[in-house]
Amino acid sequence: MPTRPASDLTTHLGYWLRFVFNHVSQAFARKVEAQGVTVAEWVLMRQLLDEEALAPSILAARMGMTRGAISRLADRLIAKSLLLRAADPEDGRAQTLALTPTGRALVPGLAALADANDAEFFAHLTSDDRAALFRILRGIVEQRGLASPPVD
Amino acid sequence: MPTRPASDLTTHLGYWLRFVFNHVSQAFARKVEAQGVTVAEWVLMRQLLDEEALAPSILAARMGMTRGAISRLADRLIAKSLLLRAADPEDGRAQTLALTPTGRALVPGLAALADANDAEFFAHLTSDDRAALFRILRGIVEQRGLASPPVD
DNA sequence: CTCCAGTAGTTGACTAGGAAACTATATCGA
DNA sequence: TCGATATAGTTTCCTAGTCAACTACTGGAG
Repeated sequence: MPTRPASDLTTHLGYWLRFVFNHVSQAFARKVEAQGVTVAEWVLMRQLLDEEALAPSILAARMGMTRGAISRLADRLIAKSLLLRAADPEDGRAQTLALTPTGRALVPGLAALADANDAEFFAHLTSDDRAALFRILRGIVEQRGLASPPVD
Repeated sequence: MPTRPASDLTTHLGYWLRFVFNHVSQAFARKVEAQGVTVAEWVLMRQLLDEEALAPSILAARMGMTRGAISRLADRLIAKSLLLRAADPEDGRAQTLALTPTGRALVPGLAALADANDAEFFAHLTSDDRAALFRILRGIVEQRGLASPPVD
């Protein structure tokens, strides 16, 4: 016996945000996984593309994951020969992560998949709507001072 | 040595969608978890609020999760005495899931948290922007014929 | 110098979900 | 009415995160 109506979830912008985001991200996951790479792996590799090498802790902060997660994620990429881990010559505690040539060669193709995925979901919008969506989302980020886009 | 620029991720609407969504959903997760409930548990309970009882397979479809995940999620809610599982009298294979009175009593408070969370992230927008965001997101859902909002 | 608080990274224990195998029941067709 | 096939739910195994404990190193205060 239903009690009182408890506000309709579908009136929440968060509901629709989740709905759209989940489809966008699952579609992208299928695309990159067809290339043998997970989304998290892609994000890490993309970070390294224009950086030569980065410390795991920097990647953790940028990707919004724990250092532990980055440690294991790096292990998986190393096992696939897409990444190299090396001791930092200047700090005995630190490690550096860098793409292998194979890893680096893989990134542009994955970036193309990211472009294709974005187009798949947003290209049909009018350019006004695309601009509005862009502006509103960025506005939320700025207004609330959000940082470090989490991967999860 | 950075190679070619591989399109900037931040030009992707999917990037900003993820960014905003992750913050919205993590903020909500913190709120409901302070009440001893996970987001998935809340979503399941909310589904049952206006339904009396539902089959696990229906919940799986509505929540975009596998039947296996629903089976375990139900176990957890049952362990918290928020849910009851009963054999369907009309089909020996089927089960029905229903809120306990305790579970039912918990939902409105959680719904209020959902309202508060939505307000926290979207209330500062102009009403035009809120309407535009709503219209654009729903448009994407409809234009692409998306269904069953996945929880993950 | 030496010690000690702080930092970098890894690891173990745990959680939550997916895929697929499995059990039990239902339904359809000959 | 019996057997084949389909369906509902559970369970096993796996993946990928978190949190917190741990190891090793650094760098400053005395």
